[in-house]
Order: sequence, then structure tokens, then C-alpha cells
Amino acid sequence: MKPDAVRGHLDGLILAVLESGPLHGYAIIEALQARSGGALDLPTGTVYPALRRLERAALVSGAWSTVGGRQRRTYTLTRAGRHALARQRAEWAEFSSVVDAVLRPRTIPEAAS
Amino acid sequence: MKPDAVRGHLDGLILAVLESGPLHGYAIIEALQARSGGALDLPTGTVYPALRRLERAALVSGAWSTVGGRQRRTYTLTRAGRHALARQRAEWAEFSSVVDAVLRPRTIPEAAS
DNA sequence: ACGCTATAGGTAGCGTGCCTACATATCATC
DNA sequence: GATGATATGTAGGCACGCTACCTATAGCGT
Repeated sequence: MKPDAVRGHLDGLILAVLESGPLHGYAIIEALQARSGGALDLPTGTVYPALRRLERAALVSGAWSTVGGRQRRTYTLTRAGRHALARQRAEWAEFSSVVDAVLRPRTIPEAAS
Repeated sequence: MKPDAVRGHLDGLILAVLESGPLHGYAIIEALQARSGGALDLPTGTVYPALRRLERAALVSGAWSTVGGRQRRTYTLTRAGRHALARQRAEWAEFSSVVDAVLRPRTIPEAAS
């Protein structure tokens, strides 16, 4: 998939994978890969800043922990995050149906000749 | 619909409305409104630069004409534009199925209480 | 005569936000 | 001790849609 395609929808995707339970950043990237059948392979430079953005917006809350000597920052969906996710889903439904409608091929009158 | 949502998909939308036949910029905006049931109300400052971009990329070709004393620039899909449209449709199909898959609510195991 | 709206085209500059590239550190494997 | 997986992060670039303007004609109302 072309890079940049997720623009404007990344937040919703992250919130969606966090719905099933808290995850740390690296695991979020893997979860997105898994759920998309490998199509979504987001670089850390995309996801980590997004998580900080979501945390600033109070849609997720982050907490440090140490697992196997490695630092982890585990993110949990907040109540506001849950509402935001519902909103994102509704917006996506509308958006995708609009694009579907516009993109759908019309029956083209057969060319003369 | 939230502004900026069409980002990355605008070109495809414009190519799609041009598939049925040549249109000038203003008519393209109206066609997008019509096909989307009013949901897409793109400002001229979005569409006109996009058309010039598409013309530079040789996906559409523009031609001036005068209708009722007003200047019009009518855009026609080129062969390359038709290919690009097919590509955009394929990309959209993949992208939207990926987002659907990730966004789709999982059955959440009932919380222990 | 004047203003308003619809029609028609356009530019300048901004901000968002994803990407590339890089930096850092631990642990396991070879 | 080098490599790769795991894990987190920053800096800078840039594409692109948006806001806010500007210009011009035609038609209508007052």
C-alpha cells in the first residue's frame, strides 16, 4: 500500500487495536500488521509520534514498565479514547461510503462507431 | 465530513467524475457534490490546484473555451488518466478493506468482575 | 444605479501529519 | 563480537488540502 495512505485515519487504527487491551508501541505495530494481513507496515517514526499525540489528547494513557531488562511504554485506551474510537468508526463509515459512491464506475454509454 | 479527510484520495475522485465525460472545474465540484449526496463540498482552492496538478501529471488535459461570455477550462481524461483511475480504484479497494479489517470491533471477552 | 448571488477561474500562505533517516539500548544467537 | 530482533525515540522534510483572498461576467431585485 502506498505510504501516506493512512493519513487522517491512523489515530482510529491505533485506537482500534488498543480496544482489545493495553499494548506497547512495538506491539501496536505488530498488531496492525496482523490485523491487516501484512498490508500495514508502519514505521516507528510514524507510530511513536502518533502515540504521543494521542496521549497529549488524553485518548490513551501511557505507563512505563520494564520487561526483560527493556523499557516499555504501555498504552491504555481512556474513556475519551473509547468515545473517539466510536466517532472515528462513524466518520470512516461515512467517508468510505462517499468515496465508494464517487469512485464507483458509471455505466458508460457505448461509444458510437 | 471533516476537512482534510479526502487527503490522498482527491485525485481519484476527480478522475472518476471525469470518466463520464469532460467537465470544467466548477462543474467538477458540482458533480462531486451530486455523487456524494452533498457530503463532499470541496472549496475551489482545493479543486483548481488539484486540476493543475493532474494536468502537469498528464492525467487530464485542459482546454479553454468561452461560454456565455465566461471563460471555462474544460478538462478531459487522458489515456494515462484512465490508467491512473483504474490504479486508484484498486488502491482504494485495498486500503478500504484494510481499514475496515483493522477498525472492525472485536468481540471483547466479558470483563471479570 | 447599485448590490447581491451564481457562475467561473485563480493564487498565497499555513498547518497537519506521515515519512525518511538516524540515534540509542538490551537481549539472544551465531 | 557481530548481527538481528526487540524497544523507544527525535529531527527535518514535504506533500497537499485548507483558509482567505482576488478577479470577472451575467442576471436578478430594488
